[in-house]
Amino acid sequence: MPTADTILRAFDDAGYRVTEPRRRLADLIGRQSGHFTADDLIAESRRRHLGVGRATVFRSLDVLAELGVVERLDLPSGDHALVACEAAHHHHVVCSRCGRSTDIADSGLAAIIADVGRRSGYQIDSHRLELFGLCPSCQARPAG
Amino acid sequence: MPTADTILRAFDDAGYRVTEPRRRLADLIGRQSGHFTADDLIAESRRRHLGVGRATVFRSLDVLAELGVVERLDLPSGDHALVACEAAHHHHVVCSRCGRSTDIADSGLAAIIADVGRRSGYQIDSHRLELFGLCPSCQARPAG
DNA sequence: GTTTTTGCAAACCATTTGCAGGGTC
DNA sequence: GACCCTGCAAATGGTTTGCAAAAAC
Repeated sequence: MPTADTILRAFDDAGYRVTEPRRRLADLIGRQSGHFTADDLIAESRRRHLGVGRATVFRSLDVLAELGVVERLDLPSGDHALVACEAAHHHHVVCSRCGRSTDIADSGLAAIIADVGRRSGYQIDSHRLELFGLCPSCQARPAG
Repeated sequence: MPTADTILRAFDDAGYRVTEPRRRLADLIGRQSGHFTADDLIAESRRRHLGVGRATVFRSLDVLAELGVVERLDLPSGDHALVACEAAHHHHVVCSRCGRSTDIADSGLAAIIADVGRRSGYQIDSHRLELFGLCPSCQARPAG
């Protein structure tokens, strides 16, 4: 889970300018515990009078998603959300109650993909795996 | 890939009424070769003067998605689409060029999920796996 | 100084909803 | 005949865009 600093460095390293709105946004993202939406950030920016506008939030999230610092999630409910994460190909287990997410390794997935490719004849070049369930602390604290 | 008949039977079996608009929609869906959007169906309904309205398309797709006859897809591009498929839990390989999709079996995925659950401590209760790549015929017909 | 980035507000687009009329069982 | 379903048009909600001013390099 990147900190605000990591996010700013990502902007910088990729040749984007480090601006005040981006600093504030990075901070906002760093504070998110689970998954979040553009709207969450916009609302919080407004609530705390940070002056970061809608457009900036969306534009920055686009960049961050492209840089892999943030990843778009498609929840089982059909809703969309984002999670901050390390840049590198990986997958998530997402808590269906609190939204917290954990990165997971491929642990055997590559073999499955190769197998599917062989059987189906497809030349597979990208994939996505998303797991959903209760995280340890939500299991410990039944019902909500 | 269900035919129009299969789709109508799904409506019927689930206690929904088999109406003229639904007949036409089922036919439209049956004609789709790859993935498609609600808008594709609406446009085609209009083009062919079938008189199936927006609302009906969306409402019916909702039902069909719930029945599992149609499945929502999240493409790597971020776009959304639908595919007609057999009702049962499964996954897809989707052609990144023509959109055609093939169902695949779990072939070992269950073991991976169990493993991830063990390692992460999450109580995993749902998952989604989507694979993307070139289907055999698009491989045979390079560039497009 | 040049180029990127910003905020605002308006534009967009896909999807949803309210409702009165019509079709299905 | 009761209830479900439909089309329409208006409402919605999230995301994008045009633009002139401001900030970064």
